[in-house]
Amino acid sequence: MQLTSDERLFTVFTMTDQRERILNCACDLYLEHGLDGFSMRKLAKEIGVTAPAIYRHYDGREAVLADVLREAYRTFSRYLYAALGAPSPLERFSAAGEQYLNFVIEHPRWYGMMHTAPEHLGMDEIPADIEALQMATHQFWLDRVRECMEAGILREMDPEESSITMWAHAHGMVQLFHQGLLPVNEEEFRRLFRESGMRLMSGVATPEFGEEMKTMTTEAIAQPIA
Amino acid sequence: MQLTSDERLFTVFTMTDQRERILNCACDLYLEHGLDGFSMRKLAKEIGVTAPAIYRHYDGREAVLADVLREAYRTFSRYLYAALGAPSPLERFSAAGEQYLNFVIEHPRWYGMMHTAPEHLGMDEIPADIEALQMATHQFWLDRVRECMEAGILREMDPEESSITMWAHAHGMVQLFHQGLLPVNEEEFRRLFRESGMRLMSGVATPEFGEEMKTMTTEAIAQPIA
DNA sequence: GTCTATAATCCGATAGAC
DNA sequence: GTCTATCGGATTATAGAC
Repeated sequence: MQLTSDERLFTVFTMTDQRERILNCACDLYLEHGLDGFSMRKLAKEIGVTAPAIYRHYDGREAVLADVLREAYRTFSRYLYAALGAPSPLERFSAAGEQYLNFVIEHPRWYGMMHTAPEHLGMDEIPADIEALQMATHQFWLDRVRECMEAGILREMDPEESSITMWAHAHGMVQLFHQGLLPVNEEEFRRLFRESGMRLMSGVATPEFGEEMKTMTTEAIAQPIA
Repeated sequence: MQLTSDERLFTVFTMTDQRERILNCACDLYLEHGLDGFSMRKLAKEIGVTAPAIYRHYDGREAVLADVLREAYRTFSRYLYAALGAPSPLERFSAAGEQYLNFVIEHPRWYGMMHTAPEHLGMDEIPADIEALQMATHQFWLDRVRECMEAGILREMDPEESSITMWAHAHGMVQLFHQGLLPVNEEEFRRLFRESGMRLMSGVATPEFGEEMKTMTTEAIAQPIA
C-alpha cells in the first residue's frame, strides 16, 4: 500500500532532447486544438521545423499520438496516487475523488483522449504499456473501494460491482459537464459533483422503497412496455 | 400527461421524395461508418448520384448532418414516450429506463451523435428545433422523477438534482460499455445496467455511514490532499 | 435536377540533396 | 537531422453544360 513513488509503475525510457520537445509541443497542440486540429504539418510549424523532420523521431502521426496518450495516463496516475498520502480509507477515498475532479477540470482534452476509441486515434489497438496504465488505475479504484468496505463505510459486496457503479456515475457527470449539458460553471460543478456523489452513497430511493426493492428481482423491475 | 402522439412535439415539415431518400441514406451511412466515414461523396455513391446533386437538396454537409441528428432525437423521443403507456409512476419510470437501454443498444451511433460537440459536426451551434427536442426529453425525465417522489418511491428532494445523479450514472454506464471498458456482452450489459441502477437507488454506503454523512458538509468530505 | 470538370485546400508520407 | 520538392490521396464546394 506504500506506493509513494512512480518508479514501480512507469517504464523508464530515455528520450532524446528533440523527441521530448516534439512531445511537449504535441501535447500543447492536442490540448489546445483537439484531435481534429492535430496534424503533422501544424505540429512541425509549432516546433519550428518542417514536417518531414518529425519522422526522424517518430514513425508517424500514430506514434506521436500514442505518446501524447501515454503522457495523459502518466499525469492522471500521478494525480490519483497523490491521494495515497491521506491517513484513512475514507480520506484516501475522497482525496482520490478530488484528484479525479482536479484532473478532469484541469486537463479536459486529455481526459477526453483517454476515452477515445483507439481507431479514432489511428491505432489498431491500445499499446500494451498504455493498457497496463489503464489497468493500474482500475486496480487503484478497486483498492480504495475494498478498504472502504473493510472500514464499514461502503456496503459489503463485490468491489467490482460497486466500483463500476461509482465509476459510471463519475464519468457520466464529467461527460455531461464537458459537453455543456449541465448549466454550471467550474466551481459549481465541483460542488455538484461532490453532492451527487453523496446522493449515490446514500441512495436516491426512499428507505421504505429501498426495503421493498430487496424482495424484487431485476427482471421484475425491468418490465417490458406493453 | 397524455402525450400519445408526437404531433405536439415535432415540427411537421414536408419533404421532397428525393430529400427523404437522401436523409435515409445519410442515416444509414452515418450509423454504419460513423462521423469520419461520412462524406458527401460516399453519400452520393450510396444514393446512386454524384456529389453535386445533393447540393440541390441540402446546403451542404452540415445541413445533412443536422437532419441526421434531428432524426436521432426524434427516434429517441419515440422510444421514451412509449413508456407513458405504463399504468403507474414506478412502471413508467422503469419502462423509460428500459426504453433508454433499448435505444442505446439498438442505435449506439445515434446516441453517440447526440452527445457529440456541435463544432465537431461542423455546426456553430445546435439548431433551435433540435435544442427543443433536447429540452423535451430532459423535461420527460424530470416528470418521471417527480411523480416517483410523489408516489414515495424516490426521496423527496429537488427533482433536478436527483435527476442529474441518475442521468449521469446511466450515461456513464453507456459510455463505458460502448467504449468496451466493461467486459460484458450486450445481454450482460442489460443486466449490469439494471443492477447498477438498483445500487444507485438503495445507495452504496452502509446504513451507518449514511447516517453519519448527514452531519457532514460536502466541503468536509472534500478535504484537499496534504 | 443531374451531370462533368475542376477549383481550392487539406492531409500523411517519402526521396534525395545538403 | 533538417531541408525542398513532391507524390497520392482525401475532402467540400462550385461553374456551367445538358
